[in-house]
Amino acid sequence: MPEGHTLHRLARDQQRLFGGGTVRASSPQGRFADGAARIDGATLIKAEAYGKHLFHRYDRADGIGGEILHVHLGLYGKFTTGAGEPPEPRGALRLRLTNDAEMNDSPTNDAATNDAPMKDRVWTDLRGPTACELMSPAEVEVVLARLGPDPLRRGSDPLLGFQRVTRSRTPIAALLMDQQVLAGVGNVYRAELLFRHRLHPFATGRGVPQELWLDMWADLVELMRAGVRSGRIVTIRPDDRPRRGRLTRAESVYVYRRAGEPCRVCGTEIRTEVLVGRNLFWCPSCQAP
DNA sequence: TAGAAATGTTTAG
DNA sequence: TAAACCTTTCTAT
Repeated sequence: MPEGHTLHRLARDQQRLFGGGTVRASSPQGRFADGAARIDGATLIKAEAYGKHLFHRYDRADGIGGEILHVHLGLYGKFTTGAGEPPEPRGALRLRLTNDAEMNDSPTNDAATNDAPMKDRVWTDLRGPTACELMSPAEVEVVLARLGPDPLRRGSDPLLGFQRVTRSRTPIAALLMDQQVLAGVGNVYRAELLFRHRLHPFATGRGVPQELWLDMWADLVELMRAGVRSGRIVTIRPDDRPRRGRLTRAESVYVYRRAGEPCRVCGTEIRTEVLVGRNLFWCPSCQAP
């Protein structure tokens, strides 16, 4: 379930679990066997995300060059993480990483204090990604050059995205999905952002004033940061929540996947239409043209 | 149990 | 514009 918040959360967690340590890597499925062999035994220097792309920078134990792992989950890709001994690999397991608990063992955990616990073993399994590959620094630059500002990265300039928006006759709903306009935004944040700013999805980019764009950016920064913290997308304002307590996924949003149901604000039926191959949802009354 | 749909991107036509 | 990639989850039968 990957929009940008998912990847930034994964990067954060993987940095915490594996960063600074040696990893063991394997590809039980075999499709990434060569790449896994090159990472195996290397030290993870840094895990980080740009938009929906995840990178691991490794230093090899032999000190010869480094490796950069690039992962894009696509629509189906998923990481599963756990502590202790990893389960027997089943199905199409592209990449398994475990920390090297023995090699990471602190020197203080020696025989003299043999009741001191070993560092816990942790593992993470990757299935179904669109991309799982090793890249050179130059290849990474090519990927990053295709990305617009990422609301989850400090120093991102929203006006770089606005430059493309304000020159375009393309519907704003299509522009918001363009990773050159905004890196990390996907179908859920797109629909919800348009609703929160009462913007008709088929309004052209040129019709979006700069001030509105900056408001939308600020909103995205807040929403997506909350998404990193919670691991889910919640866009509904407290006043519009259907009830108190933990919200189901459908209750956490205004319009996404709610076609035919009443708008939470005005009661009008939520509409849906396919736009550039993706399902779009909006309230025809709150988001009038 | 089968089938459809899904928070995405690339490539082919 | 459509298909391909590839896995999980939810719904319908």
